[in-house]
Amino acid sequence: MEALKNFFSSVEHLSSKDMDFLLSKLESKKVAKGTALFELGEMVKDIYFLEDGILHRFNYNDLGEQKTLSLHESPRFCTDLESFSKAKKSTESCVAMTDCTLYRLSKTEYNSLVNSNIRWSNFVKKITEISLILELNETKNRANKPIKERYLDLVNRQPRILQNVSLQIIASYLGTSRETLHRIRRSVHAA
Amino acid sequence: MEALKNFFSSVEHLSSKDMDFLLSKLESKKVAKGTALFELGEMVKDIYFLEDGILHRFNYNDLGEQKTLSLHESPRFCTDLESFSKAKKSTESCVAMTDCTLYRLSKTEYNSLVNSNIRWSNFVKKITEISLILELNETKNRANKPIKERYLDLVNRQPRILQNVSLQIIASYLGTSRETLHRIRRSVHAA
DNA sequence: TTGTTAGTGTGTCATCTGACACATTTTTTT
DNA sequence: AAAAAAATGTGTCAGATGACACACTAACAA
Repeated sequence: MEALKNFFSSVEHLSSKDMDFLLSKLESKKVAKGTALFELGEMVKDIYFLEDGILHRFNYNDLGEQKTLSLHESPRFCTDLESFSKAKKSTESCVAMTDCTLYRLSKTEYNSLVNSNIRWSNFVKKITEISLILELNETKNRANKPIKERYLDLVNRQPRILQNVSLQIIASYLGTSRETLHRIRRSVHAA
Repeated sequence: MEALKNFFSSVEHLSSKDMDFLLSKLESKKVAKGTALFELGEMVKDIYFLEDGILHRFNYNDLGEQKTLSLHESPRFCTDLESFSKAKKSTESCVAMTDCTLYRLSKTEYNSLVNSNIRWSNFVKKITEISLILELNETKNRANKPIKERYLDLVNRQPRILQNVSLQIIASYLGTSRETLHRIRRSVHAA
């Protein structure tokens, strides 16, 4: 629960009463490695805060090959916002890559929060902005960089991901083949 | 003004009174090709709606080379949200690639809107979500595709950009060199 | 006109990458 | 333990790309 509290505090200072109110909206949840938080073709009805663990978001291309869209490392929020807020079927799945500790905010609780008063509405708006900007910056940072740099960024910034995710999934995440990632990894370790 | 009204209507149905109220917050503005809407190192104090025209967002890498971050085609909203909402200096510049028709929403008006009542707060939240999700989807769509596909997507989806933006800026946008883009373009036209 | 500059076209070459084939290792199942 | 399946390691090769050099063209200024 520490990571979640820290996250909320970093968004805005909250009285302990406000913090308790906010936490009362969320439900604690532990899931084992391999569990799906949401799945392709279904509507996403929850927002998750990833307190501890790693999540894998992916879909499939024309050839039926699995394509990694993102790898999330705790602490951070996670949902398919497009599916969640527009009530559309999701185009991706999200699966735990490790045992995970999560906090779940249901759509019902989300709506009651957003519609309760303007302060909470603006608080949620801030979190949404922060989370989307984070993901956008991460995505743009990888784009237009050679694969080797993308890999080294991962090594430096998110070593936990390297330790817990298979080579082929990381390769897909970095936009390359498993063979190429293997060669890059070998060349880096040799040096 | 049509594009702006259509955009607002697509977000949520608005009474003509509400629409007028909203429009009264925005200031019409025409700028000539080459005009900067905001610049690297400054704080971004406005949100723009691009009614007509094309915008170029860019910064510079370690070697001092200009790097295109995005090319915006009307109609759409445009700002550096990170700078705007966190009052941080922007890390990029935004310049008109054509003469542009814009509507400007100042930070003052934005704040008064967001804090006026919960309905407007949630309306603005929706627009923020829609705009960020759009940009995220655009970015992810380009990522991990061969350059040729990125170019063809541009040809099919945003031909106006090809007609109004120089080859080297498009090359930078697509994450390649001007020479490579030139060869791709030649091979496409030959076919 | 002339000169200057920015933008674009093109050839060459080293390097990176993807695709394929197959060996080896690790994990899972029986 | 044995068999099967999944994941990873490796060689080869064709094709894509970046870097560099230089020619050509267009736009603009003197």
